[in-house]
Amino acid sequence: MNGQTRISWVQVRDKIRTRILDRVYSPGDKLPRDEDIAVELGCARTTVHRAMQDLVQAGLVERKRKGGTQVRIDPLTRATFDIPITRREIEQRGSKYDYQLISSILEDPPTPVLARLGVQQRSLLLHVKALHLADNRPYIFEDRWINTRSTPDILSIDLKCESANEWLVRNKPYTHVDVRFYAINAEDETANYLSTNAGDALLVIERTTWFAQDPITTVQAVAAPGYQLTSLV
Amino acid sequence: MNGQTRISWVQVRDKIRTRILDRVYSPGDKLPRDEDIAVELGCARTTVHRAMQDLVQAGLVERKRKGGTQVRIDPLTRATFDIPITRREIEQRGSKYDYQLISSILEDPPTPVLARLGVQQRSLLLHVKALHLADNRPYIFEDRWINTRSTPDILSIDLKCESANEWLVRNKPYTHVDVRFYAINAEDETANYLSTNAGDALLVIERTTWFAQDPITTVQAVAAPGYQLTSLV
DNA sequence: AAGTGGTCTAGACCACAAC
DNA sequence: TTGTGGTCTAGACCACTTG
Repeated sequence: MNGQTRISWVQVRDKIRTRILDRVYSPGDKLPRDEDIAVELGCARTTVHRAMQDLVQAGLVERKRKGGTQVRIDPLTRATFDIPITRREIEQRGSKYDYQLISSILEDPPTPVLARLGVQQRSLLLHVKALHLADNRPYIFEDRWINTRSTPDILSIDLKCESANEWLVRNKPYTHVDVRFYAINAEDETANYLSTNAGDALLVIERTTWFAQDPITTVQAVAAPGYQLTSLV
Repeated sequence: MNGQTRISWVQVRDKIRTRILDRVYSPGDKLPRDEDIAVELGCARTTVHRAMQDLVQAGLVERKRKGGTQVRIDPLTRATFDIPITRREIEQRGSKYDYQLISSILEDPPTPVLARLGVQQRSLLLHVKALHLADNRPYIFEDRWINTRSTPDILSIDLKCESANEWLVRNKPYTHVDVRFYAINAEDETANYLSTNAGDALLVIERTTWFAQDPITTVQAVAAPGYQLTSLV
């Protein structure tokens, strides 16, 4: 076969997935060896492997050397979310973006913030509060702490013009990130900024980033009422 | 070269990633052709391709035929969440799992539920409410609607013993799922089931599944106060 | 029209885990 | 020990997209 294509890995993946959905291979069942599937479908083993890669990532099957390929017993739902720069998110919805710096103060962080960053030693961090608006309405209230030890440059940035969110994303690459979602009742201050009422349920997207072991920043992005995070298709 | 390995795709990926983080290749920059990188690092082009596959998925670079590989200008944060069966989630935390069926009624769904499922025609759906407990404390309140047209078998299941969550995951494969997160203020009923107070902010994980065009089920999983969803490392 | 990534093949060897 | 998936190579052709 001189490099001739017979069947694509996408087709192979779909064939196998169909068999799993149709219970030809049921949860817990062992699939044939890659080699056998390759022979059956008339393609190279590499192609079957590429297809399996996709099914593993989707959470449909599990593979082990020597153990073979098994249909997962508890298929799980795996959802992926993109968290872009807030400005981009708003502009992509076709809305007008605005930004307001609320405060930017060097101060001693409370213990929970230190815990999020994973540091023991107390040190002054830059505490930045800001508001992102879509079509002149509050969209996200950002409460951020920045490690001035790892990111001294931030002190010379005029955060009234450029948001810390944007500056950091563009200028401070990170190697590791922790993302978590939860709900809070709006406090007076937050409610005020988001033009809503104290006690309203708000979604928080919390992110903390590191470069190697070095903490960079941790942020609570508090979304206005009605905000929904939706998974990629 | 008789199939001899020189460098793994993981090493290639890490080298390129390091260059991006160190701004050897800055945001917006074009990377060398795969072929050139392969020659430089002394490996096959396929190996570079495998490495790039990983960087694309991480959201670090973008690739286009003829256009080459480019470092993303706005690196985005991409977070993946596994949403397992609730029982499994609780047991994996090392807690004792319990389950209570609250109600199971065939009824006419309200319009928002129809919208979630993407159907116009009214028809009776099975409306199931249930509570999942961890160590005897309410953990998740599940408010679910099941399409009896696509899933008639559900009517013969004793939902007092097996949760609809579990039965569906095991017996009803799906081809497409929509996942979304948002926050709500607890209503009296919800607060009651979750042993908390009306008005408390609660995180909702909403999922809707289809098999091809056929809607299967839509569920609001309302988590007890304090619940956090965290991304995979 | 031409350049670059995307994929397929066939064959080899490696690494892990089951037996 | 042995079987299975994981990966690498070299070469070929395909498909998209840019100039």
